[in-house]
Formats: sequence, structure tokens, C-alpha cells
Amino acid sequence: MANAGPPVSLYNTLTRRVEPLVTSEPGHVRMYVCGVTVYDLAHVGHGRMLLVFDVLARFLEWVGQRVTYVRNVTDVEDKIIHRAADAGETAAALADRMTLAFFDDMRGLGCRTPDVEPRATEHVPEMVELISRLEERGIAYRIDGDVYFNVPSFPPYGKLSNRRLEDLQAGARVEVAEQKRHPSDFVLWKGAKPGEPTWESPFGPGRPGWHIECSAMSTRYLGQPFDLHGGGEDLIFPHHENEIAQSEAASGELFARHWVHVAFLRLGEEKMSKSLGNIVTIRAALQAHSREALRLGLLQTHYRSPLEFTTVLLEEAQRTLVRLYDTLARIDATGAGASEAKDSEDAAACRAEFREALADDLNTPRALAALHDAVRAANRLLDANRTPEAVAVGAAMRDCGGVLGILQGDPEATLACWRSSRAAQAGLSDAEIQERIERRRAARTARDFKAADAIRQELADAGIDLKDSPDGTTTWTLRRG
RNA sequence: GGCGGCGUACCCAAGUGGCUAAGGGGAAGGUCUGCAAAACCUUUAUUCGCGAGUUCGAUUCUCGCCGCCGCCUCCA
Repeated sequence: MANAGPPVSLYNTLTRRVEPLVTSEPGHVRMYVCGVTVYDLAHVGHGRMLLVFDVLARFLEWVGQRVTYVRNVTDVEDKIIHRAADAGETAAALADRMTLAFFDDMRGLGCRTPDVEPRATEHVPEMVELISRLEERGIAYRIDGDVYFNVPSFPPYGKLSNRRLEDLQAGARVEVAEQKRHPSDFVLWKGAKPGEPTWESPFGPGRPGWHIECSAMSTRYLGQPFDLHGGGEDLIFPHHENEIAQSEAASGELFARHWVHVAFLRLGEEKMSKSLGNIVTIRAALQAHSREALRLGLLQTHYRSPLEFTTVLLEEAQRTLVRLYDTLARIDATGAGASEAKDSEDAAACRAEFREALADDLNTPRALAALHDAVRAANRLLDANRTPEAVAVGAAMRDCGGVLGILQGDPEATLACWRSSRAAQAGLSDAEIQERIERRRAARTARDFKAADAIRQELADAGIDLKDSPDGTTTWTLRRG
């Protein structure tokens, strides 16, 4: 934990500035993140967004805040209904299946479980109540079983996305449902259609519109106003704009104080998106790369900058992790326990710089630099036989790494695991490699360096580097990169 | 058409109105080693898309241009 330091600041989409995170209750952050619509597997773009908020929640706790983290699951929506119909299953069955898959992916990514993960279908009464209130206030109106939100009756509309109603009309490319009073009006309640999930309501049978669920569920669990609302940047308009309109028009109170949006992940030159079909699912990424490499790769770029998802990115992250774990393993190998740690300038600098970087609009690349500095410091201390100080630096690395969700494994075990899995990819088993190491050892003992080097070369061709230690033992690593 | 973002070395990527433009990868040299690997040390952008302006001074502020991306429609 690291209490001392500057206040945590974040870019606020509402004010378009980086500003300190102010909470209703000092020391307690209530945050709501728009999760996913469960009609298909989550992809790495979702992963990036979810990871950013995971790190934010961990960081806030690390600096001593209490965090209440709510992340919804949208389990009733047009796409789910259509997808399910195409596949010949019920919408509920598809949604359930994908919800479980999503939870599984979050576990795979190592994301902290939110305190509440509300599902839309379990909160319809709250939504109905909110719509009723809007209707009472004359802001919502009914047409043919649908209920719409009348945008012009909420003058601040557009304050989040910096848009004016006139501009929206001018640019509208979509043909407007002619029954709406205003082209920007959006649906709160969709009248029942045959074969679709349906709930009873004062406005007749039907199902909720998309935006209303977040308004209802966020305030249900966090009150109003709550402190932080987040999601992908594509949600700024219209989703979050509409949430604000619904909640503030219904209550007359501020909805959420701080709005945080994560930039897109791109695949090639384009946004990764299901409609474009250029998708890498989280589970596919986890099959090809370690969880920590995926996390680190996605955190190497600041969350407000677009990030291109490439193999090189993840290989570099993996290389970095091997370096970090190699150093931790070196520290462990000294046999010095935590009780022998002697606080050093380097350890303190690592913690302080790491904390300051993340407090400054969650600057993960800068925080990572602090970790790199710590690695070099630790290795230098080890080279100088200043073990107690190195142990302290190692502890700082693990401590900071925990905020990013990395470096929590046992170094030797983690490295061994990565070695085996990558050796397997290279078509060699641990035993086969061990056998070659043994033959080479024999050759070296006989000072037959030619034979020894031939074996080394053979392994090198498979991407395996050998490392001889002073005590005569030989270990191996997959060549970095 | 409206709104917004980005363009920093071979690659990834922070950052700042003026002190040496972080960090990582890669590359080169060195120490160590039988040779390597790892580690450590050194080197690798007189320069921050282009042009102009503001300023004593701009990569950082303003304007214009070029290029790329996103939102304006379901989308994390």
C-alpha cells in the first residue's frame, strides 16, 4: 500500500481535462463500468478496456481507497435476440452461455472480480420505475407500445460528447423512425414482438432499451451521483450521453462525476470490432500468449491512445516479463528472506515513481519505466553483493507488479512453465533438452569444446539458449523474441 | 458536413514553454565466460509530420496544410 503522494487524477471526458478524482465519500470510490453485451465471445479490444479499469480499481485500493466496483452484463438486446434466432436457441440460453464464457475470460485475464455484476434481465423493475418517473415528468412519451425519451426536453443534452442537437440532425445518416417527435429521441422501452423476451410493465408488455439499464443499475448499487463511470470511447455517444439524459432528467441531480473512456484497440489500421470482423478473442490471445504478456502488452500504451494489437507487441511484453522474473529469480536464489530486506533508495524510488505515474491519469507506460529502473537497480545490487537491498527492490517490484496484475507468480516456477510451453512449440520436450544438456556436460568435462558447441548450436537452432553457471550446472531458456 | 484524437529515433512508447527529449526492444562496442547466455557499463533523435505565427526562447501555445484514426448508426 502506498498512501503518500499526489492525489489520483484522471482525464474527465465531461470537462475534457485531467482532474483529481473527487468522491462523494472521502476515501471511497464508487465506480461503474459498462461491461459487454453477451451475444458473442469477448475480444481483446474489450479486454483492453476491462483491463484498464481493473488496474484502476487495483491502484485505487493500493493507495488506500475503498473501491466499490460495479460492472454490468447486458443480457437482453437486439443482437442477442437475432443471434439466438439464427442459431435456433433461446436468447436466454445464448446470453447465459456467453456470460459464463465472459466470466471465464475475465478469470483468464486475471481481472479482479467486480463487487457487483448486475445483469439487465434481473433489473427490469428498476428500469420500469425510472421510465415511469420520466413519463410523469413529461419527458418520455408512448407510441404504439414503445416509450421514447424526448431529447429536446433535456437542454444539457450533448454535454458529454460535446455535441449540439442541431449538429446531430445535420449529420444524421440514418433514416429516422417517423413516429419519433425528434430525430434524436431514443427508445426507453420496446413494445413486445412475437418470439422476443418480454416483461410486463405499465406501458404494456415489452423489453427495456439499451441505455436505460445502465442508468438503473448504476444508481441502484452506487447511488446518485456516483463517482466514476467508464467504458470504451465509442460509448460516449450516444450511450453515455443518453444515460446522463435519463438519469438527470428523472432526478434533477447529477448522474456521475467523473467519466473515463478507453481508446480503441486496432487490428491493422482499423478499430477492432465485431462488425468489421477483424477480431481476436481474449481466449485465442491467451492460447498464444501468457496472461501476463497480454496484460503487459495492453498496458504498455496509455489508455487514451489507440493501440495496435500485434504479435510483436506481445512478444516484447513477454521478453520484458522474462527479464523481470529472471531478476526476481536471481534475488530468490540468494536465499535471503523478506525479513532480511534492507530498505534502499532504489526500492523507495520505484514505489514513489510508480505511484506518481499512475496517479497522473493512470500513466502505465511511465509506471512500467519505474519497474525497469528497479530491475536494473536490483541487478546492480546483486552484482555488488548488496543482497538485503536487492531483496527490498524485489519486494517493491512485486508490490507494484501486483497493481498491474503481473509478477505475482513464483519466479522459477513461472519461468519453467513458460520454458516448457515454448519448448513444446519448438517441438522439443523438457526431457529431450535435458538429455542434450547432459551429453554436452560430458563433452565439456572432457574439454571437447567442439562437440559441446555442436550441441549448443543444435539447440540454438531450435531457439534454445543454454546458460552455464559457475557451479557447473546448465540451465536453458527460450531465446527472447 | 459536425465533433474529437493522433503524427517523437530502425520498432514500441512517455514527456516538457528554456536545465541531459523517460523507458523498453533492436543494433554496435566493452566487462564477465573455454565459447556462449544472462547481468552490468558505453554508444544509438542538435531533434519531436510540414509551413507560418506568438515569444527573449516551441517539440510543447496559435493558425494553415499533409497523413492516419475514431464518433456522429449497433459497437468496449
